[in-house]
Amino acid sequence: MIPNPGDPGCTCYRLRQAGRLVSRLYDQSLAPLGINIGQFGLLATLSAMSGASVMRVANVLQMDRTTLTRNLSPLERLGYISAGSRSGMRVRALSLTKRGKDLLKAAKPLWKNAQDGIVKNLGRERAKMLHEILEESIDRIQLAEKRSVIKRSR
Amino acid sequence: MIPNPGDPGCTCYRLRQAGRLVSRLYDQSLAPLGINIGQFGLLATLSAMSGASVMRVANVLQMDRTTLTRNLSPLERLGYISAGSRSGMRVRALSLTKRGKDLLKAAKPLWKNAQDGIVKNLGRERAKMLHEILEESIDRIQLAEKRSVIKRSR
DNA sequence: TTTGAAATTGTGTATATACACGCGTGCATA
DNA sequence: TATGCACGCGTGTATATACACAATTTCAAA
Repeated sequence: MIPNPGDPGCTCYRLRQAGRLVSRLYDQSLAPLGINIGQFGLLATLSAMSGASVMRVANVLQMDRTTLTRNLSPLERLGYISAGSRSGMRVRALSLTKRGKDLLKAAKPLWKNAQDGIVKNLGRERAKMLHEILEESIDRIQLAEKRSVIKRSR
Repeated sequence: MIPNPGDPGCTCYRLRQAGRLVSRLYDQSLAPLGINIGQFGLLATLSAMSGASVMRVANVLQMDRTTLTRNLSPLERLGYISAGSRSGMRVRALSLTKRGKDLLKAAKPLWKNAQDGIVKNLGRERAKMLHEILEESIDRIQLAEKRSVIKRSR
């Protein structure tokens, strides 16, 4: 039995439940390299957005700006990312170090194992649908948020 | 631009991204009552599983047992739940107090507002599909995990 | 030039999440 | 009876998440 509060069920409850379940699997796959799926995703994002600011990366990840600051901290300490001027609260340019790029490259096969496991369990078709509906949902909610901010500021 | 590592994209990355985005909306709706969506979901779950043990509730929520222990703590401190014998490490019987039941009742309209907002943004059809595919996915991954544990224990 | 607002960032605090480890209970078996 | 193992739980530690608040920088307008 898997309860889901309210009628017709809570979207957030299910998203979080699935997030915990799935994250655990990826985390176990990546554990030999000492990183988790959140850190892997952050490294991959920085790799694709080299030089971006904290604010821009946080926006893309739909993560609170201050959360990203905290998440950068262990990766910076371990020398995987470089974050430019920390003094003066200037715009920080985030990027991977060589160590970070090497780690990301080494982690990809481990990530792929976890991802393949998920696709196998869901079936290729269902996995594809899940991706599509998640992306579509994220886009729609982001758009609605943006519109409501504009409306409020009038 | 919303990057997604790997090919054909990371299921976990999207789930977590959507989880953060959506959780924020529910949290804002529930803020007047001083609880967040995780706590609301926990209260609702306990309401449906009154008397259950920590382990059983954690299994249902797909949450690590120790995480549930930590999450119970503020709700217990505020008098929303009762958790039986804390001494002796006996099985704890979790249940809502009267205060907890009242809070849950008061929170439901606020939750409904957030939920309705999500359904409106996604469209009723897409929201329904998202729920179905999330539940189906959770079931399948749980089942596969269970089978692999059995296989390993032989 | 000065001032003042917008943009960018960090820190304090609280909760969320999970792994490693240890403790106590109870039951089955030697 | 003894012992030893399975089970349920909590704590230590580390990272994840976000809100409230504060500080610095930058740039445009007075």
